[in-house]
Amino acid sequence: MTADDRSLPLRERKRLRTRRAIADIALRLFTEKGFHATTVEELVGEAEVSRSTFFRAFATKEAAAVEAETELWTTYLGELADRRPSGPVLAGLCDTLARTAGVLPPDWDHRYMATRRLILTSPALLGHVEYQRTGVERQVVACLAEKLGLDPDDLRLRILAELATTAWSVAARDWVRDGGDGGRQALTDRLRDAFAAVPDALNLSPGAS
Amino acid sequence: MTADDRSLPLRERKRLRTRRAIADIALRLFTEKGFHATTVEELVGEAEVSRSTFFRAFATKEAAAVEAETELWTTYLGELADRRPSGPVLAGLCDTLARTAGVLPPDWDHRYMATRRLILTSPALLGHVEYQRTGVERQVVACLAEKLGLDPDDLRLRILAELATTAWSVAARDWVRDGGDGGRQALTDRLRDAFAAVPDALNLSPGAS
DNA sequence: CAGATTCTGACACTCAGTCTCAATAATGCA
DNA sequence: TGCATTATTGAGACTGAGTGTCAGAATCTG
Repeated sequence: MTADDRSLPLRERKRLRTRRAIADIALRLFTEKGFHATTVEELVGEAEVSRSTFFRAFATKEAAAVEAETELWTTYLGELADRRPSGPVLAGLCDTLARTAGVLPPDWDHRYMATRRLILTSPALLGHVEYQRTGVERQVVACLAEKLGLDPDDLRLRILAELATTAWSVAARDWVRDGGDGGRQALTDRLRDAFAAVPDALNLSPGAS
Repeated sequence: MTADDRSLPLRERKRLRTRRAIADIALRLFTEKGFHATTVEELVGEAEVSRSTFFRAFATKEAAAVEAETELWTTYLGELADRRPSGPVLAGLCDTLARTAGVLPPDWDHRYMATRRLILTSPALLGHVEYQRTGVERQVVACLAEKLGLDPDDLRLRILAELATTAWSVAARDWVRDGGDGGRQALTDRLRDAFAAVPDALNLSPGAS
């Protein structure tokens, strides 16, 4: 899947290299000047590709900004598909997310943190990742329904898929806020904490802290 | 809050009437021709207002399409703010949503169903409502944190806020699919079912249907 | 009715995203 | 290696959403 994979045809390698180059430059420019203030025109100038090439690599300006986020969820869905169901489903999703965090490439940390920080500054980006998230959840539900032999409309599956992404979201938010201190281990620790908080949340009542 | 409220100054009444007229025509045109295929130009022609007026009433084309959805969440936040915390928080959120469904104006049903159907046809609209949803959840967390004297970053609050909107979402999806049969009562029944499914979801394991 | 305030419409402008077409680069096969 | 096939690129024109300005009209206050 990487641009240096010699097994891939040259055409494909070039395409992936261009895509990666654009995403890197996009993240840098958006961080420096702001997402809204940076035009696609400037971006493609810096990347030395044409507008056409940009929009062939990414459907929207937003998509170029959140490439690291996309990698995360693509990997998550891949890991989930490979997995055999055993034990409580929610725990399984927690493990899958932890495994995902372990499998992502080393340079992903920095890109993801930059992306998340960027998202905090731009409604358009938040909108884009939230939209992306619903797509991921839909696929998780479909995958689980298939494996467990359940109706894809089962209320419980949707609740589980949503809880998993929420737990990630909360864990990642705090991890990013602390500058990624403690690396992937810290991230997975926070993730387990977030999943552990779910039963507590259901029992939460006023007065009982 | 309605355009016919005589206690409001004339200016305000006109503004609300215009807003409502635009939203109604938008929903009709988008349903007839498709969201993407309908331009703002056509819309304002039909509504007999200028482009400027349109964008003063609604920040984006999407916002005009999902006005009924916006009414729902605005009402929800209002009901939540009025409420005193008692008993389990999740049950409280369920009650608040049920109450919200009861408080919305009679013509809301049709507009909401048309809106939800429209959303299924357009990624841009789905993105918009999902973005809107995160804003609502953020406000719910802030409101609950205030009332319960908890940290707004408390993991459990975010989980609860998310579960509530998920439960609504699932309940409304099925209700809309069945054409709103059974009216508001059917909607609140489905809502209670969805909330009831939450503990089941947590215990879900392969094999146990 | 007069003056202050707010709303409206008209118009020009920027920029994202789409489409077409000709030139170029990679591939597969003789 | 040479050649036909196929995918990729860059250039440029086009649509449409969203913004800013400004003059004039409608509403509000006294």
